[in-house]
Amino acid sequence: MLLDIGEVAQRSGLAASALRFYERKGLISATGRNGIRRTYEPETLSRLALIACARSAGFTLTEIGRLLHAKPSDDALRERMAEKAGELDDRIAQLTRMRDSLRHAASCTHDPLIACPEFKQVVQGAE
Amino acid sequence: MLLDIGEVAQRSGLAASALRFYERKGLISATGRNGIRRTYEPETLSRLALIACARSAGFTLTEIGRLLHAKPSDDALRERMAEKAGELDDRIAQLTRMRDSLRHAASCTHDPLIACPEFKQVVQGAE
DNA sequence: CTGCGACTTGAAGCGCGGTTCAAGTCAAGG
DNA sequence: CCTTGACTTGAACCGCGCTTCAAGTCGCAG
Repeated sequence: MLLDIGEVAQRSGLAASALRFYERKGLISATGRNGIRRTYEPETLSRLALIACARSAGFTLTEIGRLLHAKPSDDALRERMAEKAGELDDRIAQLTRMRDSLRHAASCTHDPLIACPEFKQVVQGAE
Repeated sequence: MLLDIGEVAQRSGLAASALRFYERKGLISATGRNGIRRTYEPETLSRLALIACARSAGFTLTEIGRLLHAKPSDDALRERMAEKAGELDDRIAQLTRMRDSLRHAASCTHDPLIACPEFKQVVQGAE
């Protein structure tokens, strides 16, 4: 039922040191101790999955901490989330351009590669 | 014609210290000196724009250095670029899910906000 | 010619997101 | 009971991408 830190580390793909680090930051918490050892509820794993997801979306650990503790009444946070969504729109557009340019660059023949005009186009879109 | 570091900094939006840092890393170079001061060709600005773009696509400065000096004969690099394009595909998909979840979370009423099942869906897609 | 201020250098410092280390604790198995 | 080895702690360290600092050098306006 309860997991120890080694199991959580293995199942989440994070290092035990990272889990302790997250705990200090308030992102997760051990629900008890077996002697001196932390014990975790299985739900911790989905919480960690959410954290990993948010991180890869560009949230800092501090921001994620706020997200995790947020109440629906927190209008300031809602605003930040909406703003973040807008930023993601821009970011997605830019990554898409970059991806297309990369795919082209991987098979064009300019020397040096960055001399390729198609590759350079990506920069224009980003201004 | 030639720009000094202050002008390049202002026009590129980077700090002068960052430009010197990039030079040490081999990403840019001053084409000459006016006394002790660096002088830059105007093309440096587009090079910097390219660097900014690549950075925002997730390349490290070291990777960008390799990109900037790459010859079309560098097949290993082409392979890395193709691989990177694949990574960007995944990244774009995930950011898109995250954006949608954020937009939803910004207007849903679960308490705490992360309890929202729709919000949690984003994690599933990322597994 | 003199002074100001923008440049130069190398080295140290910073914020982030952790990892690594040393020293110690303890639960479980033989 | 004793060993083993996974855990505990705090503190120091790391790589990245810069910034800041101290001390010094110059070009140019007055």
